[in-house]
Amino acid sequence: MQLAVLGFLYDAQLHGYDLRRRIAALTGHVRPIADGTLYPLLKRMETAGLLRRELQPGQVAAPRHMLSLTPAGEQELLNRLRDPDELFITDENRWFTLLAFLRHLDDPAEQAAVLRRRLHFLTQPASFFWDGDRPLRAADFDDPFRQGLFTIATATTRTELTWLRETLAALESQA
Amino acid sequence: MQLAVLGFLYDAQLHGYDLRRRIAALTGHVRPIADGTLYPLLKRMETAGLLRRELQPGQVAAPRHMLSLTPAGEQELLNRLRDPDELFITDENRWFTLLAFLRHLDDPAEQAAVLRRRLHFLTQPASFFWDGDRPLRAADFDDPFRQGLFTIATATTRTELTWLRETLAALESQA
DNA sequence: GCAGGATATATCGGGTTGGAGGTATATTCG
DNA sequence: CGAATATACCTCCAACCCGATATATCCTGC
Repeated sequence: MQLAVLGFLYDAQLHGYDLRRRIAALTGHVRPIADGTLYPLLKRMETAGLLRRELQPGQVAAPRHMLSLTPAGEQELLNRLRDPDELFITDENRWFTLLAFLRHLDDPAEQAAVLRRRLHFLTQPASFFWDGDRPLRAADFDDPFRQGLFTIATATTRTELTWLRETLAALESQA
Repeated sequence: MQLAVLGFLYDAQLHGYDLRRRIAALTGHVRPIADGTLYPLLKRMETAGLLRRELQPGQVAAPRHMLSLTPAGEQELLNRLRDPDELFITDENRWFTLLAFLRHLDDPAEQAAVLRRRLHFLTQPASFFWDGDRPLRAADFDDPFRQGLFTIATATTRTELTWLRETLAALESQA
């Protein structure tokens, strides 16, 4: 969630409530971020020197705490966007959030580097898709639900790989 | 993670180390469950009466704590498989884990009910895919990475929907 | 004039997670 | 024989997350 906060505040000054709405919209309003998550997070980030707040008298309702990133906060976002650990598949949302803010790395070559890392990560033989050297097939699972899980996982990965290769080609022709 | 533990122990007696391996293999060995997560979890689950352990003298190495579900533990798994809250998209792994153990609900009609709930959930207009009544298109986003995020999200959903409809048809013809 | 909803922020408790570190035994290979 | 590796379990700690609960303001409709 830190990543989303950093991403949204990178070029805009927002208050907590607005942030909450935007984070919810980022992946659909299915599971909005809870107040008990957001406000303590903001406080932690402020203590850590990543953001500062400016109290603004209430115009619409209660007074707003306008939030903006400190230089350290901006640096933190850029570091995270470049951090190889951020793109693990196990937490899809993490990768999606990163993708949503990748434009903040404004050098196309750097953006391409992140995508290439993701590409490398996805094509690496992980044991869910490989049995040693042999790629697994859905037929290798006897249970239809395990088969489905495998089917969905591989189809998803294939879709993303296609997109990654196309986007990379576009970025590289641009550079 | 509780769900995975319950799922694996439903019809097999395992020790912690084995459980750790199986959970890691479930979604690829990318992010194996940490010891600091697993062992405290097992202890909590034992305290909660969901599982019991039986000490077995070491055959291969250190003595093993063989784990098995109590009747309450078995019931807990079945409850979770039926729980509508378990299939939120925000935590893909949660849904995948559930899918992997859906066979434990051995009535095809009940399995179908879970899939139908997921289907309903995915087709519900969420604001990531819809702008009010109008379905969003990739072209609605100016940033190529947001476009990509949207493309991948929709393609993934479409893939899963196709699979859900096929699997449901198969289950219903079977019943 | 007041009830209800949207705006806006906050705390508390309990559960969950991962990283770092520690202990001990059995096998395998040089 | 000794080192490395795999097996097997454990604890502490800091961070994190959510639900419940609380407070206060502004606007709209009745």
